[in-house]
Amino acid sequence: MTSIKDVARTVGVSTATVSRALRGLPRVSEETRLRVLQAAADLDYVASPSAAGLATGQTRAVGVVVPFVSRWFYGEVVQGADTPLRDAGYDLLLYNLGGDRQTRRRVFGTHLSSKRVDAVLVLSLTPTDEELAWLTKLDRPVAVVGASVPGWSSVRIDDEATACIAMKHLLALGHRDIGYIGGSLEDQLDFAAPFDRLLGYRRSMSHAGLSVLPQWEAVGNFTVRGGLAAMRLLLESEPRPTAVFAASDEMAIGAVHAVREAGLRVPQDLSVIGIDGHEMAEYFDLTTVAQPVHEQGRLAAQLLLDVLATDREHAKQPSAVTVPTRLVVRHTTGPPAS
Amino acid sequence: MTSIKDVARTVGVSTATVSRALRGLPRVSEETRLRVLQAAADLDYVASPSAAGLATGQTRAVGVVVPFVSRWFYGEVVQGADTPLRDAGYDLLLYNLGGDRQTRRRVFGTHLSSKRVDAVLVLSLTPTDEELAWLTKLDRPVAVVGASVPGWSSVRIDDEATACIAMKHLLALGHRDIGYIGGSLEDQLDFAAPFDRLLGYRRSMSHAGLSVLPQWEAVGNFTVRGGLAAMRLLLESEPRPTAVFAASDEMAIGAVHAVREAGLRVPQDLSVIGIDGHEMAEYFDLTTVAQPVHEQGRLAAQLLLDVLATDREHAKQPSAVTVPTRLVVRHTTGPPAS
DNA sequence: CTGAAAGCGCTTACAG
DNA sequence: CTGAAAGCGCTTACAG
Repeated sequence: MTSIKDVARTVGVSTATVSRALRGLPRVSEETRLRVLQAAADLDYVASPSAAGLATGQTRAVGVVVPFVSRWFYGEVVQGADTPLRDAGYDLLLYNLGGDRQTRRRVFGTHLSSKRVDAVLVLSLTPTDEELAWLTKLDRPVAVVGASVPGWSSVRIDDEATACIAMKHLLALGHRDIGYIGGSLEDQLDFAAPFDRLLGYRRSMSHAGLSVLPQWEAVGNFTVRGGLAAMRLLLESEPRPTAVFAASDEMAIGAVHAVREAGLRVPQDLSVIGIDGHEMAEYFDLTTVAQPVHEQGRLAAQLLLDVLATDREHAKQPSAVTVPTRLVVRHTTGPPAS
Repeated sequence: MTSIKDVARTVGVSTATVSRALRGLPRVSEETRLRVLQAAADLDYVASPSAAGLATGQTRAVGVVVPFVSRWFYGEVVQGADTPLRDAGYDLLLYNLGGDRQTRRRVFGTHLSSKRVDAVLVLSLTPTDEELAWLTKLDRPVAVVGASVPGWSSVRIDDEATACIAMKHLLALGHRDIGYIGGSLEDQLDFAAPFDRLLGYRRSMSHAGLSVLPQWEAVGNFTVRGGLAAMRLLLESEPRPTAVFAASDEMAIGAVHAVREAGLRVPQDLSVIGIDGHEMAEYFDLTTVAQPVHEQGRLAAQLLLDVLATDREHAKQPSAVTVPTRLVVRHTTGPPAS
C-alpha cells in the first residue's frame, strides 16, 4: 500500500508538503504542487481515510438512515442524496433499519457512531426519544427527510395539506362516503406522515360536514399487500364507501386490485386515490398526489453540505423546507355511481 | 469524545488491557474484563474506527457497488446483503453508479479505495477491463451478484437457462412468432444478463426451428418506459409477433401497457412474459420467471464474510453459486389467437 | 514556500 | 494476566 511517505520520497519533499499540495492548500509553490500531483498519480496514491480521519476528526462520510432500502420511496431519496454528497467528496454509509425494532436499536445505538460519520441523513422516520438522544449525543449535523425534528434541518411535504388535496379531489367529484387506508398504530409512532395524513382525511371530512365511521379507517401498513387486505375489509363495511383515499400509492395499488378482485370496477363502482407519484402509478392509471421524491433527497443532502461547509460558530438556523405536491388525475377516480 | 484512555483511567488499567477486554481477546481476567465492559458502557465509549483501522488495516466496512439504488432489484439485493453484513459487524458503504459512465469511472477510480473497505460486493454489472484492474488492485475480497468474474465469488441465476424457461412456456402455448425486448448494446457491455437472455431467446427459437426476424428484437433499456416504447415498435413490425418475451418484469409491464394502449388485449391478442418476480408483477397479473433476489444478496454477503473470516493462506477457491428460477404463470400469457 | 515533530486513538508484539 | 512503547499514516501548528 503506497503511503504519503512514498510520494514524499519520490518528489523529494516532506510529507507535510505532499499533504498540502494534494489537498489544494495554499503555501505550496505551483511547481511543487504539480510534481506532487504527478507523483501521486504515478504511484496510484490515495490518502488513507483512517489516517486522515484520525488526524482531523473528519470521516468524509455521511450516514444515511433508511427504514427499508428496498422500497421505492427510500431508494429514490437515497439516489437523490447520492449525487451531491458524492460530488462534495463524501461517501455514503447506509444504515438500513429493515423494519424491526431490534435492528433499529442496534443501528442507532452501536453502529451509528459519531466516529464513523460527519453527518447523518435520516429518512422519513420520526426518531424515538431514545434515538433522539443518541443522535444528539453524536453532536453532528443531522437532516431529516419526511419528518421534522426541532433543531435540525428537514425537507418534507406538508402531509396534512397533501391529504387534503386528495380528499378535495374526491369531494369535488361528489363523493360523500370516503374510506381511508393508512398505517398501523406502530407506523404512526415511527413515522410522521401516517398520522398527518390521517388528520388531513378526518379534517377534510368534518370540514365537508361529513362524519367518519370507524370502520372506514383501515390499516394498510404502507405496502401493496396491506392495501389489498385493507380494501377487502372496506368492501365489507356497512355502508360501503364510494371512494377510498390511500395514504400511499403502494397501498392504493393494492386497493385497486382488491376492488377488481371483488368483481367491481374502478372508478365506476369505487374510486381510489393515492399519495406519492410512485413510478408504477402511471401504469396502474392511478390518480395520486405526487411528491418530488428524488428532489427531497437532493435538497436534504444540500442542507447537510451547507452545514458541513460552515464553521460551527457561524452556523445558521436549521432550515425546514417544505416541497410542494401536486394532484395527478388519471383514471382510478371518477364521480360516484348515482 | 471519550477515548480508550478515559476508560483505562477509570478502570485503572492500561489501554492495552482495555483494548483486549473490549474485543473479547484472551489473556484478560474475567474480573478485569467485566470492569472494563462496565466502564465502557458507563462512559458511552465506542472505539474510533479510524484509529482502529489505522492500527489494523481493517475498516470493518464493505463497499456495495450498485448501478441504481432506486431500482427494485438492487434495493432488494442490498436489503438481502445488509443483514448478514450488519450481524457480522460490518458497515455498508454504498457506491451508487447512477447510470452514467463518468460517475462510474469516478466511483471505481477514486472513491472505492482499498483503504476504505475490507471487501467489495458488486451488484449485477460486469466490470470493464479498467474496473477489473482497479478492483484487482484493491487486493480485497470481491463478490459479484448477477454476473461472474473469474477468480471471484459470484451468485447469480443462469440467465440463458432462465430465458429458455420463459421461451419454453410461450412455445408450449403454441406461439411461433415471438418477439424479444432486451437491453441496449450498452447494457450488454455493462451487464451480463442482457446478452445471456438474448442468447436464450435466439437459441430457443432456433431449437424450435423458428427464425428470428431482426425487427423482433427491440431495445427496452430494462425500464418500464423502455419496455413500453419497445412494444410500440413491435406492434408495428411485420409480421407482428403473437407473443413477446421481455428480459425483465419492468419492461414486461411497459409492454403490457403498450398493448392495451393500442386497443389490443393481453393475452388474447398478444402474450407477454417477463423475468424477475418483481414485487409488482403479481398486481399486473404478469407471467414471469421469478428469481430469488433478496436471497442472492444474502448469499453473496455470506460468501464475502466467509472469505473475510479466513486467513489468506487457507483461502478456498471462490464459489460460483447459481440459484434456481421458477416459472410463475399468471394471466398475461395464453395461446395465440388461431 | 517548506520541513521537523507532535499528536490523533487505537493495536500489537514484546517483556515481565 | 498486564503494561510500556512502538507504530499505523495522516494533519497541523510552529519555526524558519
